[in-house]
Amino acid sequence: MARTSGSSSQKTGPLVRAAALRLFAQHGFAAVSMRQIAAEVGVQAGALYRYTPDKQSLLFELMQFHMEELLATWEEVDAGAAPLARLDSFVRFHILHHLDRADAVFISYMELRNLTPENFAQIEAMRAEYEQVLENILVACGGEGLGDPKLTTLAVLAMLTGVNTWYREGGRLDRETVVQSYVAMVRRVVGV
Amino acid sequence: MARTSGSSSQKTGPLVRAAALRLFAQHGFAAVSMRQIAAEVGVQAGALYRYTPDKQSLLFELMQFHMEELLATWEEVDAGAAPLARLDSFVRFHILHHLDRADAVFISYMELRNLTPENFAQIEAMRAEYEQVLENILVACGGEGLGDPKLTTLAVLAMLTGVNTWYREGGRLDRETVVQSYVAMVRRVVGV
DNA sequence: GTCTATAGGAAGATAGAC
DNA sequence: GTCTATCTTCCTATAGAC
Repeated sequence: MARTSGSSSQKTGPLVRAAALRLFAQHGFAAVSMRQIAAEVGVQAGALYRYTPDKQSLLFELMQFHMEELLATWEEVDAGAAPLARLDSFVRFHILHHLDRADAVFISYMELRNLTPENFAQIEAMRAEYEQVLENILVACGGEGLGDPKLTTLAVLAMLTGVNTWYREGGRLDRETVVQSYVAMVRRVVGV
Repeated sequence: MARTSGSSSQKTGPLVRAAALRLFAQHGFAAVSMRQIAAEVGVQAGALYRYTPDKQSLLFELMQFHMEELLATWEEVDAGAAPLARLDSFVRFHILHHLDRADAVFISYMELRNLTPENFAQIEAMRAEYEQVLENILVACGGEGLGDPKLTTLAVLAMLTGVNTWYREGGRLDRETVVQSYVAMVRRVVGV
């Protein structure tokens, strides 16, 4: 924080979003003031309104980017291989992608209630799309354990996303160990 | 909201906590003002300070009660039967207990960051105690799928608590179906 | 036990100078 | 593109009347 003179330019926009992401994740949307975000960037509060029409839009844009990136990145990663290989691949992708974006994930789960109804509907649609990706894979795997596909999908996603709440870099378990453990657990849940 | 005259007495305390619980869950701790809570109860803001020293204590007491009740209720429910029966029993207990307290569960996961360090430590200790309950059961079951017990414990808990995010009373699946599905899934995860 | 009133500050957002 | 200054509203918490 704190810039010395009147420098910067097209850098400020990304800095504002980065600061908002970090502060919203740490303290919560409602608890963070525009003045705090401005201080982190090194500008005065009024300057932020060059980059966002208001605080609510700032939140929505962060969540929208996160969901769009999630869907797009899976499209790139997905090799469209055999069902079981795709399931393993999805588990690995989900865990690692989410661990690399802890702040955005946290915000996307915690701050849904602070979105306007229109913005909420947009985010929810993308979330449903992502859930459908896993559901399709699970159905294609056709394991004996697959009871209700939607219920199983939500159970698996909750399990995977839960990693973000406890995993710490440099802790007792490394990423690869975590991924392999979850790959094995998910296979057993689904019964393949 | 809105009381007509100067009635009530020892009822107000519980009403304050109930209003705070509901509003914190709906809008978030930081987004809710003492005036909103007071309006929901039907008193003026100043009157709340007869029942809590400040807003932070109100939050802490809600979370403390929730965790104490969770641990105490499991103690009552736990029959201490064979390991596998205890596992099933725990799954059923966790899901139903949490579904019945959706607001408190939501707050207890979302508002940890709004606790003072001392208060946070107390809540975390109780959470660790609860995790240990399940870990002990999992170890006693000794299934072939039990890799790292702590990792499996956290995975199962995330899966179970996730029910709260999507289950709706009167929806497509009833409670008993959900419980039985999760009992079956957890057995498979653990490999028993 | 609840009220009114208020202290003292911080919030989101805008206007106009530079 | 950023600043300072400000409008207006809201906040937590307290004091003292009833």
